[in-house]
Amino acid sequence: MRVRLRDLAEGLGLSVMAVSKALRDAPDIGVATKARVLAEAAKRGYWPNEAARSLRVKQSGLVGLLLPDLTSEEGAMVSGSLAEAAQEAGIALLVGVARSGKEEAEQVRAMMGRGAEAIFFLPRISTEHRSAVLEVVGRAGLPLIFFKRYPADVDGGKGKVSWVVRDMGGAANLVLDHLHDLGHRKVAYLGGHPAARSSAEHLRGMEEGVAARGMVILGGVQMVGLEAEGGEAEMKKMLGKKERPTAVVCVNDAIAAGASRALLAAGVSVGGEVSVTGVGDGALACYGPVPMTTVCFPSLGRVGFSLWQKVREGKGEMKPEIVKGELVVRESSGKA
Amino acid sequence: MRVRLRDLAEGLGLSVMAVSKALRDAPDIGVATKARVLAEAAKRGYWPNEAARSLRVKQSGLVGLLLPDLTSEEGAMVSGSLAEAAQEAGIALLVGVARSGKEEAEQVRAMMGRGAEAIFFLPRISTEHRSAVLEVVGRAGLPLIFFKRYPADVDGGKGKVSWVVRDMGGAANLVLDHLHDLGHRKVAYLGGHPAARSSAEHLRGMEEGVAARGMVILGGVQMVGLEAEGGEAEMKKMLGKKERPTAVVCVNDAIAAGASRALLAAGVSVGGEVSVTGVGDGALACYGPVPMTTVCFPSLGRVGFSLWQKVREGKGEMKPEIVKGELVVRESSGKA
DNA sequence: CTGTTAGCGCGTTCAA
DNA sequence: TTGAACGCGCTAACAG
Repeated sequence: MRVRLRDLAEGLGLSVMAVSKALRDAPDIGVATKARVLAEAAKRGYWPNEAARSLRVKQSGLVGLLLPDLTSEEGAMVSGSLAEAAQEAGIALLVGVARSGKEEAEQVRAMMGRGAEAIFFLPRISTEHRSAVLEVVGRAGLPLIFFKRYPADVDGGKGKVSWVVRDMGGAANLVLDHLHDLGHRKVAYLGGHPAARSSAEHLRGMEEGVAARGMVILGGVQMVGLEAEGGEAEMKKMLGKKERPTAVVCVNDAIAAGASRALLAAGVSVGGEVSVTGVGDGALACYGPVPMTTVCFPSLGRVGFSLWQKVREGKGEMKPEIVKGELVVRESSGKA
Repeated sequence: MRVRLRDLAEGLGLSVMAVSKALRDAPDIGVATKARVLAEAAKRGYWPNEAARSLRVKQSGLVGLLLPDLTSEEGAMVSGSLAEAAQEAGIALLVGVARSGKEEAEQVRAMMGRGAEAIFFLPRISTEHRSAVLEVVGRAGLPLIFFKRYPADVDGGKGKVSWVVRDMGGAANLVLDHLHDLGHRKVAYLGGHPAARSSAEHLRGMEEGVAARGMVILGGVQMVGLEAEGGEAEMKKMLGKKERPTAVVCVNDAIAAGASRALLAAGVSVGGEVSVTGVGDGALACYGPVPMTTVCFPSLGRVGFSLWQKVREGKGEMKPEIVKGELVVRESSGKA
């Protein structure tokens, strides 16, 4: 069924080595033989057995990506950009989903077993302190690149651990600048759980930015979930209070979409009476309840991949990357 | 660095085979030895080399998924559900993105080289007739499972080619039933390019369903792209015409979201003056411009995976699956 | 330029 | 119950 080097060699009356060299375009092989071999290989539909190859050369050309969910926009964006970058570099991508620490450890072990040369990891949103992945991968001495969320108790770049995260503090300030210009002073905040380092960064950016501009945070909520449902529920509660903010700053687009939906349902015009902002610039920002003012970031997957690629080629350390965002103004924000 | 069977064997004063058997829980190994081996393996952090293993046993426990884009909701849904199903079965998943026939062929060859036991394929939306993937995979005699779109000139189930598609004709009828009950008679249609078999099925369902219920299609558009932008643009054009439909049936949620946005921008209430429906029940259906009446389908990835799994275990053929949808009524549809 | 030898880490086979 | 020999498909290092 499957054609091997030996089959080609026998068919051509050559040695296995000659065929191997011809196919790999080695320097010490005759042009004539090479042509014959290539023709035969094409005719018989040969393709190399990478398992055998990587067993021999101890390089698999394979990396693993571990994430909690591929269907979420977050997961889709990271995996999509990483897959593109890997494909362009001729590196294959193994994808695993894991919803618990136990599954994470299993999946990572499976990836290492298959020869993954690096592990890319988008952690779950969780308050767990130690990550099983960090332990398993660290012990094996494999490069480990975190996306978006990262452990507080590790210093990146030094060893084989690094991360690519968004500059959430900067994102908060971009939004606050914009809202301040529009005349907003009293804002509400819908954030993530501060145990997650990037949520904490966003919160810090908010607190510092608000103080620096003479603004105040009227209602501040830290949610564990980061979905639209949560934003909708929290916004509903907030509408019951007597003092109302003129703007609602959210830590992501989904929460902002949920909050917008709640406001619209209560007959409040979004972008008119109350402004709402998100972070991410995904599908919900463009085609959500209201075209949304948000902060757009470059694809983290690409950045992470080139981080590793440099190390693989022996050029430099894996310095963590804090990616800067850009403000995108749409209709969900307006004058106070 | 990496621990091999031999390292464990030497450390324990056993043969490689004894260790191998102990780790695989073979019947002919002593309980005491097994315990010793397991302890040592755990202590030294052993994990098997799958490349070597699959070279020997000629089974990789690996499948490949090829798609045009992981970041689209379509790609994210298929890959997410396939990844979950594979993970539960202990099968690893190789993911490749490809935007052209040439890239598709390359990626598929790479997957086969790595020992993929089956190829799952979500084709691009295209009007090309012959797929390079079909050719390459078919020649290798590997199982090939299409998602959503499939070749017109192949009969599935017979050989190693099959597919999992949504019952788009049925989806059209679910929606038409609902709209007819609400009193709608004149509907507009925003569909996909009929070269894609599933778009053609939806169109056929529409035409037959409309005729059977004494309804008419006022404006019918087949778009090549299936994104929100297209729906928005087409809806704008439609608003310029003199005769207006009371409902707009769209072939997916993104187009419906775009159409809704155009209607709202023109001051037309969606679900009040004009009803809009989609297909898919994704994020845009729940948190789009208007909570959307749509058709929800089970995850195709899971269905496709179990299709292959049966064959792998030697139980039955790969019969193509036409998955039925369910109507989800939300606010975007109302009385005519 | 071409071929030979050896072995990557594992599992099948069969003998001890 | 355990172990020795052998080979999966490929390539590094050397010899011819």
